[in-house]
Amino acid sequence: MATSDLIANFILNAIDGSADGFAELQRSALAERFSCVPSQINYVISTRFSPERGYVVESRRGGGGYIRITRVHQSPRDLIMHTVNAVGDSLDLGTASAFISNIYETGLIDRPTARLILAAIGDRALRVITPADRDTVRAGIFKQLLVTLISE
Amino acid sequence: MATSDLIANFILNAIDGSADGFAELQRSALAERFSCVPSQINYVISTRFSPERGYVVESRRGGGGYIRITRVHQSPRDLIMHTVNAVGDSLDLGTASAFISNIYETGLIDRPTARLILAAIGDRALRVITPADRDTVRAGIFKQLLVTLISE
DNA sequence: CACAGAAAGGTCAGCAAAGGTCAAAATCGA
DNA sequence: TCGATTTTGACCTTTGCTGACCTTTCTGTG
Repeated sequence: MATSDLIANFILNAIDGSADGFAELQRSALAERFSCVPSQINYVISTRFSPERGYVVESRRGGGGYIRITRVHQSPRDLIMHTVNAVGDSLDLGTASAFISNIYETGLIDRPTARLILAAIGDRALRVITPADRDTVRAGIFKQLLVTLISE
Repeated sequence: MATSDLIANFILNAIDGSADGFAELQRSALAERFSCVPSQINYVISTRFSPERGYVVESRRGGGGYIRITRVHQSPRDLIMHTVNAVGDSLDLGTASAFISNIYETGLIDRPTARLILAAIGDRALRVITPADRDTVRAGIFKQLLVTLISE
């Protein structure tokens, strides 16, 4: 079994065994435990604990730094995940607002939240970005927002 | 947990536990309690109790000197306006999250909304943007979101 | 009152301690 | 074999911690 898989299993166990539903790791300690370079931890996280797979990752550098990995809960997760997967690398505003009103219809978000999301990816917010690049940026923000929605 | 976090928590507790809404500390006594050099107290204050985070810090040198930290509350609308003006054309993530938690403290937004805003302007959402350009984009999105908040 | 110490707190540069990124090299699997 | 996955290391950014040195304020003494 590859080292990366061992590390992933270790993290999964840590999450399952924790009362708070998240694992808090130290990158260098973990790297030492599995005899690998620290950056491999980042590799494992980015390939196996990505937002698309339903995880939220927070971290802090400097002395006393940490990496915290949270598994998001399951109920509205499927709709959101489906949407995340549907988005891809680019997203025009019309499609985005269709997605949003879809989610709004399910009752998962209220109207102010829907407005907020729309504002975050609207052309006015992305004014500083060249129109050609806007759809790409929009996709990134939108997906991150969706994941955040189900990670309370 | 890093020493700086312990000190910050201590100060927060001191403020919360006080009837007057402020904590009055002695720098050297605090340093001794946490076994650190006095200047680390200044470090903690400047990184975690800055004006952007909604604190006012007064101090006095000499015999009987002290450091007084007060949490200030403003009206939500004013705070938003003030924040929009303070943002300018560029905004780093640390400052942004300070602004957000400040607004959260006023009760204008709830925790999920705060998380959502933070997600919209986080590095993960702006992944596709060159780090050099991120602060500019962040400023644009953030200001638009703030404006949306008070136009509901 | 003047003034010399003492007793605070302030600043800043620099080093230490984390985690992040990226692309090349190595390995695996169909 | 050949593309995908894994592993590695060089280099970067952020955050924490320390100590030398500075400024302000208070206190006591002639």
